[in-house]
Amino acid sequence: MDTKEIAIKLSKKGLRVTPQRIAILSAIIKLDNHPTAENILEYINKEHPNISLGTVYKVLDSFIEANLLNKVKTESGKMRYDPLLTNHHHLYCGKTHRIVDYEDEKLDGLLLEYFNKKRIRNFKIQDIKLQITGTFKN
Amino acid sequence: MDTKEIAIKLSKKGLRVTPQRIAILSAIIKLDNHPTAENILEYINKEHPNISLGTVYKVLDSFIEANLLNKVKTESGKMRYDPLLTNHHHLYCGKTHRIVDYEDEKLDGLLLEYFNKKRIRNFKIQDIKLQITGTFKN
DNA sequence: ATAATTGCAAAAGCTTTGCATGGCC
DNA sequence: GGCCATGCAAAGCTTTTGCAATTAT
Repeated sequence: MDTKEIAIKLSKKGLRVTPQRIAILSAIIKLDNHPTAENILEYINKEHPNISLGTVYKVLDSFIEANLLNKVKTESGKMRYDPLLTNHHHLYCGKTHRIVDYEDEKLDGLLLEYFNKKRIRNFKIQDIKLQITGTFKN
Repeated sequence: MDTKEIAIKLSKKGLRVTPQRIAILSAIIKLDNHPTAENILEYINKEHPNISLGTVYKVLDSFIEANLLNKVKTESGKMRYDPLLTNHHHLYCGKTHRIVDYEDEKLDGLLLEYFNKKRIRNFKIQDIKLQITGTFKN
């Protein structure tokens, strides 16, 4: 995804287009690794040595506000950022702490069906996310 | 659960029995609310005004080490502590931030069966936890 | 006796905030 | 031009750490 496309994405969400925002959103998409704020800063500092960590956080917040990203909570308590907006789950690698998206419509259907039948007392479900922990084999 | 039972629980896990540890473990069980370290301190300070937050954290770590508790990661990044050791999932209330345990063997069976058939490429599953977000109705 | 635990205070992360400067629309 | 975003530094919060004093086994 090139600069122009990113700029359009920002505009469409009513966000001002700045070099910082373009760099940060590009980084998250390119890294494709659910990076932390720190990871993003490291990556963009190669090309934009002047962007500060504070700005990264502020930009990330504005992206979340605008529904361009979601936060992912981790074992360590550090937040990571996920640009995949469609419904999905996560695979957590216990060894490398890699987080990989897991999309599975059939599974979602199964869960939907299950919870349509078996209601939970006094609870209205909005969303179900699976945290699948394990290890990658290669 | 009274003091004696708690003391035995600690001993069995090879942990030294101290008033602090008894107070903290009792508090978590009585509160039954996946409390934070701060919540626990508030609760026990009524009876033990001298226990410090640092000690609470150290004791919680020793409990996790000994498999008496698990950590629960939350939206806000604060850790909460869960004394239920059998396999279970969590209901997250978006309004009150209440976390309630959800045990469902049938669901676990369904998931096991599903992932036995549909393997995930290059990934060995160790555990699956559902994060069910929504709201309580009452 | 001795090895582990506690309390206190300091420090360490990660994230947020304030405010003057600069840049986008 | 006006308002919003940025940079820098400071502050905030939760959690961890260090160490001397105390306590459990």
